[in-house]
Amino acid sequence: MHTLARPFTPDRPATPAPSRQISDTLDLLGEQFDPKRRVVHAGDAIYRAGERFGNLYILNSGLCKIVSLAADGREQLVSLNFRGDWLGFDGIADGYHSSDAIAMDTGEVWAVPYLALMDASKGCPAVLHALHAAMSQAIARDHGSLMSVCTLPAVARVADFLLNWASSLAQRGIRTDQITLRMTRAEIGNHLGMTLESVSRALSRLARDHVIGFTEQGRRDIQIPDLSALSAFVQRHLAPAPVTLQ
Amino acid sequence: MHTLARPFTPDRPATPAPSRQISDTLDLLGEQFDPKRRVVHAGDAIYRAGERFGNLYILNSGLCKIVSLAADGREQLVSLNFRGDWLGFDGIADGYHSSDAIAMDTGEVWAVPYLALMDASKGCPAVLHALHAAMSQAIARDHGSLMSVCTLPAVARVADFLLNWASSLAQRGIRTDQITLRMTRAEIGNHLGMTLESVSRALSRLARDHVIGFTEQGRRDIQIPDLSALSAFVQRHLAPAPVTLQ
DNA sequence: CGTTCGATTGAGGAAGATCAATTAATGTGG
DNA sequence: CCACATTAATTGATCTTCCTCAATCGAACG
Repeated sequence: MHTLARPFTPDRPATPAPSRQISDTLDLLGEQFDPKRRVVHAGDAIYRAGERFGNLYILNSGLCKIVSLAADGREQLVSLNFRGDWLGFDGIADGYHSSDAIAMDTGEVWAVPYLALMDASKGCPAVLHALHAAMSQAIARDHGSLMSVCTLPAVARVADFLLNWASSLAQRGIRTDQITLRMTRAEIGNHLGMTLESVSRALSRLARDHVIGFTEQGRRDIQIPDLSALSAFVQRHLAPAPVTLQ
Repeated sequence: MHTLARPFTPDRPATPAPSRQISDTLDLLGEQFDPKRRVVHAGDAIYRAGERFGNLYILNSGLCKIVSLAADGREQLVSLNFRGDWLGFDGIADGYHSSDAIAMDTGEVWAVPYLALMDASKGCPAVLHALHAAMSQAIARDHGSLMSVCTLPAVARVADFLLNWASSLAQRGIRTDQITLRMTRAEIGNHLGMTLESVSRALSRLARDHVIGFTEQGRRDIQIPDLSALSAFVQRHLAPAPVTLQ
């Protein structure tokens, strides 16, 4: 979460590269559990709201969205997930999923029975800690989303969204100078709390200001020549008088 | 999360009353860990962004807000916590807290070292499951917040906020026909992504429509004569053409 | 009892939504 | 592979909601 501050960072121990961490965790889980592997394609459901909870899932490749559903039909794209991310946490509390997990691209998902995970965790604290770290990260990212939606104007929200996407790629050792959004403007708008027209205008604005660029083929591919320039754009477009606490 | 749908609820096993669950979990933790108990007063920090993570906390009484901080100074009230809620999850992932937890009222907080919790969980799966359920619930609530901010107009957002508060009280066996918000309009506005003036106007509007009432002493106490009327108000004020996926 | 902080209410303005028309991409059957 | 149909994206014009600024009122507190 690049938007989250860590005001003081004392004697932090040297940590391995994030992309290594993700691969290591996948290796660990792959060895420990021989998880059920499933190839999914864009649009496939990994689980659906209302289904009985039993498995947690780890995305080994591809891209996945989590969509929360309200009783009155409103739906909200609450998170986007990449390689190494865990899915299905929403089901633990009451034994039923409360959201849909939908693949947005071809990829592979590993299913691990929650109870098997609990059993194995007794002998292998690393597995348990990986689970907790993943849940913790999910919470931090949710908080980042809320912050973005509550404190940034529309253009900055889209810019921040692209920054987060790029940051997710960077964590996985993938280059960030050209990213392919496998989402429509409507999906982006839903996630960011604005209309698809506003998303489109925001992207046009970012391109006009040269903090992003479009490739010749399609407007789904977005070039980010300079992440810090994009980040600076967000800072320049903070709401003038933010709602401050106290 | 009353706003989250559970479209299909098959043969759900009978569960104990939520208020019992919360008390049972507190009992369990109190016995297992003899946690360090601390009395806090309004404004006291339970932990702060940047602090090294070591403990998880359980709120035994009182009320607490979690405030995320961005590097550029923006702050976001991301969650409100009541008796039985766990605090501190944001620190697990990278070993440092990324938010402040601030008491909003006199209360008691129990601190449990995360490592002690991990040790104990080997012999007592119930503790581990309580932790996971609490994290899962936190995630579901975050998703509810994002849904509210992204899909509801200002008045409905305030109404939904009050419904969630009432629902939190109901889960704890507390009456919901009169609730005391220990927050300023500015704090509510920050949490809901709107200005304090809009919060004030929304509350006035809700009172004018008789879905809430004010007590004679102060406008911090809010009467909710009928939860379903408040819920119906939200439904009547959904944005006419919500941003739908697909 | 005055000072301070929080809340309310009003008037005007701006960001973003809505509605609509056009253009670009994607997919399909011949 | 091309004409056509379909869906996605862009852009403009107008309208609505909410924000901003400001004044007033009320409550709390020393």
